Amino acid sequence: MAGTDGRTTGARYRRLAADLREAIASGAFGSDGRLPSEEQLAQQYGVSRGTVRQALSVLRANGLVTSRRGTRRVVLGTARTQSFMELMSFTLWARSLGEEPGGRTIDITRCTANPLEREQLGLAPGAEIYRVLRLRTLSRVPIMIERTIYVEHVGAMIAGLEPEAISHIEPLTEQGVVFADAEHTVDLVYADAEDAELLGCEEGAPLMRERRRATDPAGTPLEWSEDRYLPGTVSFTVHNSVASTALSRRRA
Amino acid sequence: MAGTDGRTTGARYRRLAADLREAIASGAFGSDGRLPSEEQLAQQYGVSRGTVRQALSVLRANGLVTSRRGTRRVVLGTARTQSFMELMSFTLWARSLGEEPGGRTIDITRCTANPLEREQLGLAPGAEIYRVLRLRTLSRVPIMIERTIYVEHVGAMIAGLEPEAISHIEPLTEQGVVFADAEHTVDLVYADAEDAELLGCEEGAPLMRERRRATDPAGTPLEWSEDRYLPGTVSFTVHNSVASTALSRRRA
DNA sequence: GTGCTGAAGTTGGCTGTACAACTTCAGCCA
DNA sequence: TGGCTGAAGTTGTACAGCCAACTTCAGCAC
Repeated sequence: MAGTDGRTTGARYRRLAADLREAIASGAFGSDGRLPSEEQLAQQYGVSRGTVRQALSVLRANGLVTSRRGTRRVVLGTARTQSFMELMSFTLWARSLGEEPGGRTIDITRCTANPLEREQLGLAPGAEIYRVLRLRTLSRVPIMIERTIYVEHVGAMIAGLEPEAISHIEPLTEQGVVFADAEHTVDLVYADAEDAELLGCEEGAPLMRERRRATDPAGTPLEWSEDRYLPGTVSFTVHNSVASTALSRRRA
Repeated sequence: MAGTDGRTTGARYRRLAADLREAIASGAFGSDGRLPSEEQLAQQYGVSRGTVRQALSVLRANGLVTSRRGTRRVVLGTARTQSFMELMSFTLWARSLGEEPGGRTIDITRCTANPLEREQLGLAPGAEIYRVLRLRTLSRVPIMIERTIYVEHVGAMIAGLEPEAISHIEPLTEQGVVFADAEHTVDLVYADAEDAELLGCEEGAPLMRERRRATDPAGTPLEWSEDRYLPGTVSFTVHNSVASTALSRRRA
C-alpha cells in the first residue's frame, strides 16, 4: 500500500492523485461520495485548478471518480488498479498479492527470428532474438506458462541471469531497460503437449491466453510474450468510459 | 470509417484528435513516423498548444503515438480502438465489422433482486430488476449468450421492445439512457446445461466469459451483464502504458 | 401542489505564459 | 577515433484567466 501512495517525489499532480486515491480508499468523502469542487481542492492543496484537474483526470481514467459538467464528481469505486509494472512483472504482481512468486526457466536459446517473430518485434531479416520458456508458480503451485521472445540486447541480459532467478524484469529495469507501452490480447486456447506436461493438465485442456507486446518509450518493441494460465487462476479487468477507451473486442 | 473521423462538431481537441488519427492511418507522417512538434501542429490548425496536447493525449491513451520528454512523438501503431458504444453494443460492433448481427430474446422477467444482484447494481433491499437472457449471432451463427440484469426503469424500456429487436442498446440511447462508464472482467468458465443447449456446444465445454458493469454519467449502475462466448470467436485487446493503466490482473 | 424561471455553483474547453527536464546533434578537444 | 560540451529543439509541469455548458435548487406564479 505504501509503495506508490503518500509519495513525496515526482510531479505535483501525481502526488495529488495518490493523495486523493488514498482519501477515496479510506472513505474520506462520506457516504454520498461527493468530492469537493476543483476550486476547493486547489485551495486546500495550494495548487492551481489546472493541476487539480490533471490529478482528477488520472483518477477518472482509472474509473475511480465520475466527471460530468455541472455537478461535482462522485466516487465510482475503490477498484485498485495495478501499476504498469505490476502488470508487466508476474513477480511484482504476486508480491503485491502477498503470495510467493516462483519461476523455473525451462529453456532459453538464441536464434534467428522467423518471419512472424520479426513482424512482432519489428526486426529486419536475419536479426537475432532470444526465446525463453518459463513455468510460473504462485506459492509453489504452477499457474502459468510463459513463452517470451526478446530483442537481442535485452535477451542477452536475460541469458546472463541464473536459471533460478525469480524475476527477469527487475534486473532489466536495474540495467536501464525501460518498458513504457504494452498491448495485451486475451483469448482462449487449448493446451499442447508441452503446456500439458509443464502445467500438469491434460493435452487439449482449455487455457486462458494473454499475448503481450511491450515497447520502450521510443516505441521500439522489446519483448513479445504469450502467457497461458490455468483456468480459475486469474482474470483480467479493465475500466473504460466514453471519455477514454483503450479496450477493443476483436473477431478471432 | 467515416463515422467518427473527419467530424465537424464537438470539442476542438476531439476534432483534432480525429484528424490526427486519420492522418496516422493514412501514413501521412512518413516512414519514420515522426509527428510535427506540438507548436507546429498548433499553428497549422490554428489552436493553442494546450488544445493540441489534449488531442494528443487521447491518441496517447489509445496507444497510437508515443510521448516522451525531449523528443518528438512517433507513431506507435494504427490500432483501431473501438468507441465506447461499440464495446457496449454487440450490434454496433458487429456492424462495424461488416457482419450481420442477430439476437433472439429467450427470456425476460421482472423480479425482486437477490443480494448478489443488489450489490452489483447498488440497490436497496426489495428493489425490482429485469433479467434478460439472449442468444447472439453473427451472420446467423451463434456466438455468444448474454445474461443481463437491468435496473428497473431501464428494464421497463427493454421489456417494451419486440422479441425480435436486434439491438437493445440503441432504443435505450434514443430514449435518453446514457452509458458512461463500464468495468469489464474477462475469464474462462465452463458451459452449463443452458449454455450448451443455446450455443450448441457440450455441457462443460470451455467458454470465454466477459462480465460487465455499466453506469450512467452520475455513477449510478444501469446494467450488469455476463456474456459467454464460444472459443475462437472473439478476443479482447487493451493498450496500456506507464502513463495510464486501467487494466489489472486479478487472482481468481 | 405543480411547474416554470432564474441565479448560483460546477466542470468542460481553450488560450497564453513561463520554466523544467530531457534528447539530440554539431562541434570541439584530447 | 573517441568522448565531452553546450546549444537548440521538444515535451512535461504548473500557473492564471475567461467563457460555455450543464446541474441543482430555491423561489415564484398559477
